Amino acid sequence: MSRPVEFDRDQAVQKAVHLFWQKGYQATSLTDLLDAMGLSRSSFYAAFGDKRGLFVECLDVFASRNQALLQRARDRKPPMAALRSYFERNFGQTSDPDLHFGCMLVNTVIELAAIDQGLCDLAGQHLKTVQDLFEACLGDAGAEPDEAKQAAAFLMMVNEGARVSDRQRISIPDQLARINTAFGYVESSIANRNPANAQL
Amino acid sequence: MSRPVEFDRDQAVQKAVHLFWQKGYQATSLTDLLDAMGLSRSSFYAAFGDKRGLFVECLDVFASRNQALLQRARDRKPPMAALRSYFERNFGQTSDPDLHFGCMLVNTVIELAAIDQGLCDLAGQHLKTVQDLFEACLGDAGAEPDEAKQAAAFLMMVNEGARVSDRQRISIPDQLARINTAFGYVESSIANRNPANAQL
DNA sequence: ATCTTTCTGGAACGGTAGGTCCATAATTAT
DNA sequence: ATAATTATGGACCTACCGTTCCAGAAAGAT
Repeated sequence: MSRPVEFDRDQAVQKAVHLFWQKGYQATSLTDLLDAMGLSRSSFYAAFGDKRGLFVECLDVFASRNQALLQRARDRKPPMAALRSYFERNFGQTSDPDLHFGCMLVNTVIELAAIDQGLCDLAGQHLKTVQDLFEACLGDAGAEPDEAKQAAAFLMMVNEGARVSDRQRISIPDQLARINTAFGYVESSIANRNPANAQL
Repeated sequence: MSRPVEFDRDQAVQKAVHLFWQKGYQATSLTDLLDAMGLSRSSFYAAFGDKRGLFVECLDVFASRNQALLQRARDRKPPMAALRSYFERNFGQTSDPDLHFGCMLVNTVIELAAIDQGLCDLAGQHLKTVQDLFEACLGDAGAEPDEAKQAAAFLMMVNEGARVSDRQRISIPDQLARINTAFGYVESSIANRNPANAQL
């Protein structure tokens, strides 16, 4: 009963994620969004409420895609290999500078810390969820609980740092080398404490 | 011959650094700056050209203060202790959340990567200078040249990651624990390769 | 005291921001 | 075919952005 919506909502959100991811919240104007999503102002406000509401939705979409990436690797590979693949995939995948936008969650924390605490906290929560996944992988790899917690916090710090360099167009070999350094530290630390688990 | 400037330029820049550091480039309006710096629009434009020009000046001021911090520690302490004190001072100094703005250089890279490449590059250059200082300290501590380079890149990644968490109001003990983890990795790696340098 | 120079406050500018509103087009149910 | 309902395009709104401009205040030089 009545005219149906003409655009594909999911696809429109995808476009918005890409824009926000690249340019951040403030620098992405409504006009930019409308152009990219291919809809009019009225449809936009009817469907998403306002710019901030859309951004919240985009953060959630980004975070769940990100978590799924790690979770899938965890289902298919040994735990440390899954962790590594998460890092290597995020940072070594392509040399197209137009795809190195860092992590939308990290970008949001930095951009909005003093501007919109709600959005900053939401991004922070999503990051915490990823850190919990790190911790679970490390537990699977044979780390003691406290060791897993500590190493997960360390790896999240590495992840955040790597995302920053990612935006500076660091070369992929340099980036992978740094990640390799970090993983070498973690793995030898776990191996030293638990010599039984030689292979991870 | 003629009326002299009424405000203290250096002091005004200090205020601007603080604002930009806290809120970032885009979210800091000219009105904010004028209020904080205590001068009128005309004086502002006469003295600094425009908002972007002032920001460049602020980046330079921030960077040189930051470098001086590490350089002074290097002059007064053993090399690894100097490095550690740089991290601990930046992150453990105060629990006032209003002073945990991360690093202005890191914030700038993230905020402006896709918005103003010139400013992003400038911030990146300053970060590279700090990384070179890291490398020098590690060399002083007995690391081989390639090892020093690799560890310096790693520590810069840690620094950048720590700055991100800093903006999320991570607790100071958690922050220091993570930094301690990272330094533990680096130090044991250097010690293992050069058992001669037991003390760093 | 006057002249000259420079700085200063505030009004004004065009542009764009995010958001609202309404007449119209399009679709389904009857 | 018509009525009822909802999506759509685009004009319009207010507020604020960074910047410019100008009249007048303030200070040094003579």
